[in-house]
This record gives sequence, structure tokens and C-alpha cells, in this order.
Amino acid sequence: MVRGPFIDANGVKKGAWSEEEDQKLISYIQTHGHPNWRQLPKLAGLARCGKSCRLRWMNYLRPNLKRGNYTPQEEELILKLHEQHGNKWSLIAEKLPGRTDNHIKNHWHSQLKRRSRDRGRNDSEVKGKKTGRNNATKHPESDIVKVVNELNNILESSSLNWTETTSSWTTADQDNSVSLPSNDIGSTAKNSPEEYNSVASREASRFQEFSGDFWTEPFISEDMYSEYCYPHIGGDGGSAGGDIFSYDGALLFF
DNA sequence: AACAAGGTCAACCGCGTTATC
DNA sequence: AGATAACGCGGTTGACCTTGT
Repeated sequence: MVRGPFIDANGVKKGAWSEEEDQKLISYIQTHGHPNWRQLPKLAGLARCGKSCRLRWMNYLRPNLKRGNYTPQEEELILKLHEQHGNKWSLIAEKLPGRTDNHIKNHWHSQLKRRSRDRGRNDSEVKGKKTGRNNATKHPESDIVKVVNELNNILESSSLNWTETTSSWTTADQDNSVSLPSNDIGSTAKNSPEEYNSVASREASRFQEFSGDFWTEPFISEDMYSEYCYPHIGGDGGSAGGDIFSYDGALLFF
């Protein structure tokens, strides 16, 4: 499915990653983090460029990545966010725990683009002319709220709660921040509430062990927090938006 | 059964942005 | 303040897979 491995003119390996390379990268990052992608391949004993290592880690090896089919709620949210923000895949990915910008982008081009186009066509047939992108007023509030409510229902059944004051996810049975184990949930737990809870609790325990004191924990690079603990709340203060707030008891992602 | 077309997705490339010197 | 390095994002590619004819 992917380019076969080859060595380029500079002696840098490219193309598909082998199991051995993956293991090297994982074990290096688990031990040292990734403070410097440029230096990482050399230090980890990989004949790759830093950029390639970063990409492999971010899109494939990183913990908590969700694989497999997109839920209708996720797809709906992608469609909404894309209409709002355009091709800002990283922005969209922030709202979808466990999905990477690359995955979302691929999914968009392979399926959602067409659906979006069809929907637009239907809309215009029904409502008459109405065009333009990045137009928030285009979407009736109730429509967006509906999508978000569906997502909230999933979260509720999972016993995971977003605590605005501490900007963290908690499980119902404990107050500790928890990294959302989307990978486990997606592939192993099959999303049943009981299994979901069990995995979430296990992850919470793991996180407890891990984060005795997060800020003094050695070898943890700063951005690991946002990578491991979903969702990343866009606190960059930029104009991109407030990201999450509550509306009539529902969580809104913007 | 064989082929073609379209779909999927990991990976690469180029460029803009941010950080550091 | 300017130059350079490093990072991150979005677009694109290419090979395998699936479906239709």
C-alpha cells in the first residue's frame, strides 16, 4: 500500500517502515521523548530523516490513536468543522480525539468531500441559492447543537467527563485526569459502556502512576501532554476559536 | 477469470511559521 | 534585526485493495 523501502542519494532510508524501525523509534521516544526530531534518528539508530520519524510517530505509532471506521457522529463533526474552517486539518483533528490530521484528510478526500458536495447540492435545491465557505452563520445553531449532543451522549455513556475548571477529562469513579484510551476503546473494547469504563479506569490508574508529579517527571517533553491526553483544548489564545464551551448543558466544540 | 477504475492510506515534499542564535 | 534551524501543516504521490464490468 505504500512505497517500498529504498535508500536515497544521501543514504537516508525512505518508504515503508519495518517492524524493527518502529520498535527502535517507539523505545527511543518512550525513554527519551522527542525534544529534537532532527537529532532523534541518529540517536535512535535509525537511517531516517527526522521529518520521517516525526510523521511515523504522529500518524501511526503514537499512543491512543484511533483506527478503523469513523462513526457517523465523527463524520458529521468533520463535515461541520470543515465547512467552518476549510482545510485546517490539524484544527479539525484537535476536536476528534485519537484521529490525526492525516487520517482525517484522507477520509475527507476519499468519502466526505463527495458527501459534502452532494449535501450542498441538496441544500441549494431546497433552499435556493446560498454559497460561500467559512461562513458560520450558514449552519443553523440547532443543527450543530444536535451533532454535539450526539457526541455528548457517547461521552456520557463512557463515564468520561470534561471538567472545564481543570481542563481535564475525568472518569466517574475518580477525579484524576485520564488519557483517553481511544486506541484500546476503538479496537479492543468495542465501545460498549462497560468495556469502555473498564479501559478508562485502567488508563486512569496508569496515568496516576505516570503522573505522580507531571512537571517533574523526567524525559517527558512538554507536548506529550497534549498528545496523550485528549482532547487538546486550544488554549493558544488565537483567533481560531474558544474550542470547547457548554451550551444548554451540552459541550460545544468550536 | 481477467481487467479497469476508483478507493484507501501511509509516506513524501514543499512551504510557511516559530524558535533560537 | 537578520539569518538559520527546526517544526508543523497541507497537498500530493504511489502502491495495494476492493468493486464493478
